[in-house]
Amino acid sequence: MSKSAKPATLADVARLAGVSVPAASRALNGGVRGKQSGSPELRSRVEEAARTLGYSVSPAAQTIKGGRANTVAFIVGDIDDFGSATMISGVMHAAEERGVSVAVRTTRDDSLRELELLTQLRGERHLAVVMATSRTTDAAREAAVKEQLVVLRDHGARIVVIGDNDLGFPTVTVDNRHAASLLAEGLADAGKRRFAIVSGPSGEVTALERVGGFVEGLAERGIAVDEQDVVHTEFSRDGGYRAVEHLRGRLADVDVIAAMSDAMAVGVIARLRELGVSTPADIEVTGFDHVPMLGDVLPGFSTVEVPLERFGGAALELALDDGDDLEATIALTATPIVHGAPLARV
Amino acid sequence: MSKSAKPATLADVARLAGVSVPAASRALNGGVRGKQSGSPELRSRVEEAARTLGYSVSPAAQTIKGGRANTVAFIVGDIDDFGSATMISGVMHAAEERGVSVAVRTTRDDSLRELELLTQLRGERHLAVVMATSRTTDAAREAAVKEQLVVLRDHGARIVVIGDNDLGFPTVTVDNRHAASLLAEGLADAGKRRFAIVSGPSGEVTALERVGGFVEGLAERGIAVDEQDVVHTEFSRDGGYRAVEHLRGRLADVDVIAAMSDAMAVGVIARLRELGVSTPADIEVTGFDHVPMLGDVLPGFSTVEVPLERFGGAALELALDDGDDLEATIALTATPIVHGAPLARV
DNA sequence: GGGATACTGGATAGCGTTATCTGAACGCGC
DNA sequence: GCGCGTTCAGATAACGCTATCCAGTATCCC
Repeated sequence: MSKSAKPATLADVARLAGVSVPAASRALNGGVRGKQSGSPELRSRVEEAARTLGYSVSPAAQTIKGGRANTVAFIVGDIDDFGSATMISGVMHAAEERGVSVAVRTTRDDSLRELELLTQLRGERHLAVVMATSRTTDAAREAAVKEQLVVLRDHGARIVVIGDNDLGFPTVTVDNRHAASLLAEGLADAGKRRFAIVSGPSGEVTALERVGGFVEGLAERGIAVDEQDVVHTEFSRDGGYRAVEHLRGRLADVDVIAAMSDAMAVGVIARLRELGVSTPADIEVTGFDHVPMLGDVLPGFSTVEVPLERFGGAALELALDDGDDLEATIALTATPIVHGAPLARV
Repeated sequence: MSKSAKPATLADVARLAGVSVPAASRALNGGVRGKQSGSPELRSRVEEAARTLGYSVSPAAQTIKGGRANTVAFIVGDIDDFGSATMISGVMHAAEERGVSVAVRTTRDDSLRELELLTQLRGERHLAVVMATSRTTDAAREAAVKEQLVVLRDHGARIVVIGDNDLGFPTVTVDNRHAASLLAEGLADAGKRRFAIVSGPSGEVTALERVGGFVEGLAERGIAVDEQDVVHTEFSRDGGYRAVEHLRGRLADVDVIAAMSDAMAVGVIARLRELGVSTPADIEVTGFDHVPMLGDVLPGFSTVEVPLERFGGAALELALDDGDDLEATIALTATPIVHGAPLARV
């Protein structure tokens, strides 16, 4: 229980070990290039001094000296949604293996905040910036984001974007469209014919891809979806809950309400129950994302397993391992789960 | 699309504005104490230069200069569990309001890593360290953690612990015990008589509190729980799943399986279904924590709503707003939800 | 044994920022 | 009109660290 008011610095370590400060630095860092690590004797003396003093390097000082932090910024819309939390977990795992830390930042799904945040990041000198916020078809917004990202890249940070986009940086994608179409086909093959779709906010790229694929899959089986049976809403439980209102008059004519996220599906189910519609007996509700818990409590639930956990690892791979290939893309595979059974992909 | 290889520094700003570097610093920081902020004219010149160059301060340099980062470390076991994600979300909200950032670190529920991590934190000079990992009754482990925390405190960091503990630092707690007892009473009042309990790892303080309260509540209604009907397992879905095996022979004699977390409850439910036991008809399964989604898909599910989102805010309040009162404690209230209805507390 | 070559470890500098000090200019009261 | 206090902004130093340079010693080969 030392009462020293200040944490030990390298200078303290050096003094205790009786060497110069740079020598101590070299000893602890194992020598940078070549093998300037100092003699074994000096080295162990320094190591012991460090242990004795409970020395821990100051990342701030290293950042300032080296011009770059040993850090990856991970930008998400909001953290307390299942998808983000899972991605963050994945990226932290992957980062740990590479010995870097992750700085998680949220935009609160506010595009103004998103831009401010990106400006702020300039001063933070991260190794890389991973954008995991949702991309839209709003050209002005996307251009503004791109502009910020270009500056960061010019400053030497690697940029990686998660999800389909036109920003022109290395990207991690998942085949939302294809998986959605397979899900639709699977449901059609199970005899379902009349579909309503609960989509995300209009202009949200992921939602567009999923709905597009789903509609394609249905078309493949000769099924059409009426324009008015596609509801746009927030990508959340409450969004799904509210979406049911828009379908209120047509519920009797629908076999399946396909929500484009599990969270929305839950909201739909909750509202349907309130309305006295039983699921899946009267109407089957399907999701997208595969929140693991749901399969346990909703037997036979259909959804698409999106490997969110792997997004982070893939992003770091692009950010840290690759060369300067701006076109680099990692495409992940999503697995449709129809009535509880994962669909074998060919 | 500037092609400057380096981010702008304060020196660049000062040069463009035609002032000295310290003057620029003062202008941008609005003058520290008193109001050494420079003349309005100089000030706006500097601000414009900063805007032009897209300047953003380097937190690393500020940290090194000021001896302290504008940062709170938030230590959790693992991030991809519902509880941690929710707490993190809460702490990030609260931190944002106070203008500090949050550095999330995970221990992967490994007590060795926990100690290493705490040592590492010495170099990082955080304003505060919030421990949100699970506390145990393992005296040696707790002492080791305390030792690390004491050093950090001596170095000037505020320490806050979440959850019941004997570490001797400001603490945020929730009345797990009382809420559990109310839940038990509510279930008993609904006519349930024969209980089995799925608890967390033995020695985990939160699990002990919850089980203790639950058993007390039952005793209040004249119901006893056989020692062998309390199963200790991991605090997770899979833990709950496996716990059912230990109760296998006695399932016919049980009305309620009370799991001490929602995640475990889900695992229990999944396993029971596989065994052909229907819930809640044959056996009712209850949880703890209140994962919001579950109430929607499991109508009438009983659990306890723990205000996880508020933990972070309370922790920051203790860490940043209060004086040096080491005994400071914020006690939050949990709300039992019996068969879907929140229990009014008196 | 002499000169070239390796290696070792110390001295120095510099990263971007802000607290403190210093000097200059200005306004004010008598 | 002179001394005083006040404001303002520049100069300097310092935070903790590591890359670079340099000098000294050990090693080697002929």
